Amino acid sequence: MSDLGSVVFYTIERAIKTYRQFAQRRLVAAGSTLTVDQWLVLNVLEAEPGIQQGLVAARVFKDKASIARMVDLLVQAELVERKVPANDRRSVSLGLTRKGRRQVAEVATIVEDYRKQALRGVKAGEVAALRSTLNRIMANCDE
Amino acid sequence: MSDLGSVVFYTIERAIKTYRQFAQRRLVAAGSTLTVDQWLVLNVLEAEPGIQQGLVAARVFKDKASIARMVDLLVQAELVERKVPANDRRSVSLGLTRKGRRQVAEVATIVEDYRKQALRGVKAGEVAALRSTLNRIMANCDE
DNA sequence: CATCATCAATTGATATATCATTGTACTGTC
DNA sequence: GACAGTACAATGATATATCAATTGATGATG
Repeated sequence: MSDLGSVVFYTIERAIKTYRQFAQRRLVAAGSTLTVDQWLVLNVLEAEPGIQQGLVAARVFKDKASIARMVDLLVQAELVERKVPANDRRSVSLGLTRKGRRQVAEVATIVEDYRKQALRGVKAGEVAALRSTLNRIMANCDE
Repeated sequence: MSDLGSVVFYTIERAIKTYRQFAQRRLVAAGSTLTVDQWLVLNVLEAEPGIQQGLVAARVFKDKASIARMVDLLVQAELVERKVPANDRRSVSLGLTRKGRRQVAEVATIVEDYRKQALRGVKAGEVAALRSTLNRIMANCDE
């Protein structure tokens, strides 16, 4: 009963933790000082320039408060800018600085690489099945 | 490329996050003040009384430092005791207090329940496949 | 136009994750 | 028995997760 190996949720947890550590090692090895989460945020900002913080949070499945603090750090690091529009000063719009864009470009291939490696030997059908089972679990957790 | 929906790792991350929030809601709804992680640790201590902190960390796939701090809190809450053996004072042995044992007993059925619900409609074969794919990914991340 | 509801963001408080460093106490070897 | 190495834990520093409460600004309604 208490053997976590028999509880699939802990396999999931262990897997994603293992992957995150792997990803972080790769970033460090490539000389990046970004955390995996910071990279994620930068990536969203590149894809959707001008996006608001709350939306970023939704994109990366994180809390608004977490994003606010991450953006603080990214602004400090001069990778991200906050722009306050004159018409509605609530909805801050976020964007990459030149430095930020450079970092994203540098890191992109590394990320592609390690994602590919983590999936080596995993068939497309297996990925689809994984996704489907996880979606079912998420749906079950909605009640 | 930057659509996280197409990257299976973020599906995994989202799934486990969804499950953890679900689990936490259930604990709160049942009147427990434990976090999911604290419950995990208590559970290990019940299964292996006298275990050392480092081993607990291994059991629950967490860092030793995280466990040290969690145990601090659990000791404060009078759910856990640290016993320092006279012969080797390094290897602190951990155990549940009576209060701790009571909490574990109270929470156990709730946990069983929500685990079951989260897997509702998921066939045994799907769970096995999930596990197998995740194991492959973890193996790929070892290099 | 004054108040109220709402929404975006910030901040506070607490818990956890991770790495690096330090401390403390054994253990083995010579 | 002194010394080096090692094992376990504690602590510091920083980043993230989460909930609650607050602030600041806008829009809606009476």
